Amino acid sequence: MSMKSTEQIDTREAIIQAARNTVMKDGYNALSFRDLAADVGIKSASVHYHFPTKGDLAEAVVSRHCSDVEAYLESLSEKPFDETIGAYVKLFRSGIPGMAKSDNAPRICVSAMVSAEVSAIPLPARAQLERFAKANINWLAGVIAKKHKSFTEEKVMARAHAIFAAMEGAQLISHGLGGDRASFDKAVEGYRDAGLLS
Amino acid sequence: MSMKSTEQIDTREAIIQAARNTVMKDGYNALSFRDLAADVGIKSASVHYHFPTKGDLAEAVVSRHCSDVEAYLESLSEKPFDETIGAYVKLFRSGIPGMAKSDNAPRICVSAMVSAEVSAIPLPARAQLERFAKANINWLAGVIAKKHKSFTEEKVMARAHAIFAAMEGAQLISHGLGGDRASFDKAVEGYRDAGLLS
DNA sequence: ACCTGAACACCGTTCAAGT
DNA sequence: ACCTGAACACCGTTCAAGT
Repeated sequence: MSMKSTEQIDTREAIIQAARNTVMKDGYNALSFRDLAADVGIKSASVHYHFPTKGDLAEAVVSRHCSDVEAYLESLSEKPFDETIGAYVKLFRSGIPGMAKSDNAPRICVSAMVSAEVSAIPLPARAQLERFAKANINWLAGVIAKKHKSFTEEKVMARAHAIFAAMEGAQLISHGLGGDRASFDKAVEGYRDAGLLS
Repeated sequence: MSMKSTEQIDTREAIIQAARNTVMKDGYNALSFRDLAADVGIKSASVHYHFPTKGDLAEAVVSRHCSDVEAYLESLSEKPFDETIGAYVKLFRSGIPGMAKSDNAPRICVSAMVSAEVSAIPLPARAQLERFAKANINWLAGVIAKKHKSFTEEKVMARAHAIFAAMEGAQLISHGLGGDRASFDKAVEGYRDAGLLS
């Protein structure tokens, strides 16, 4: 009867969450094994027991982020179009629901951050980046196709790509300006006005 | 008669260009003073003579990038709308015209990269990020207002924000997927189709 | 004015050693 | 199974010293 204890927090899990939190604020290259170890309450060398290299940790962090977003998106699919798209926009405006934030420093999507720093991560971690993009685009394609029955497959896919990229971009610029929500909202207003989110 | 020699390459200038090249590929946090010094042919400690801290170098790199893009955008303004917007899209698809690339590793806009890593740079460098965003948005606003005379000021600004963010996002995702131009083009197709670029 | 070597506290990684 | 201290070559930064 092997079963993970729920009384004791899982060290591996704690490392992933602490790493994710830092990546969303400061990026993957700014992530330090020594700081991470201090957060979790172990020594730097012990982190390597769970994640042999920093690249392995990158893979786990992006994978976890992707799984969480996938689960959240699935929970939205049954609502009406405008509500669904509104929730999708909010996801990029406010970050993952349920993600713990110990401070109010600006954060962005793990995937946006790591996409910039992609040259620093190994192939398996890059594959998780691809998984995240596909998960978003395919989910959007489903939502769009359900509303616009007359759209060709190509048109649906192009719009799905466009909405995903548009959200990541608005988030990135807002982050660069110190977490400026107004610039995010201004961009979304422009998207809506042009018909990209209809 | 003080006058900068044109026969000898300026060391400070060489540092900025080498740094810019690396930032576009790997990011600011991945930039190493020792590697940079080796590129330029001096020692690591000498780089600090020109840029006391890494943050000072960040400021110079973003500032230079901004100036170059501003100059390029000014050269476009007199052309017809579709051609102007087409050139703007191409700027984000292919990078700065005239920027030397010694290899064909994927690169993105300095501003997109540093926007992700903004927590690592000091205030003066962040101000250059703001300058870049404003330069793009104001230029786009001018182009849009010239075509759509009936648009309100707010509508023009919202669309300008939207187009800028949309380009940065398409570039970021393409970079995360290993410099995948097809995903950039797919997103642009979606933007065009929705009317964002008209 | 511009460059340098040496030192400082940091970084990821490895490894032999502990429990 | 999980953790550790010590060592390695790296990092940005400082500084006294060179020309």
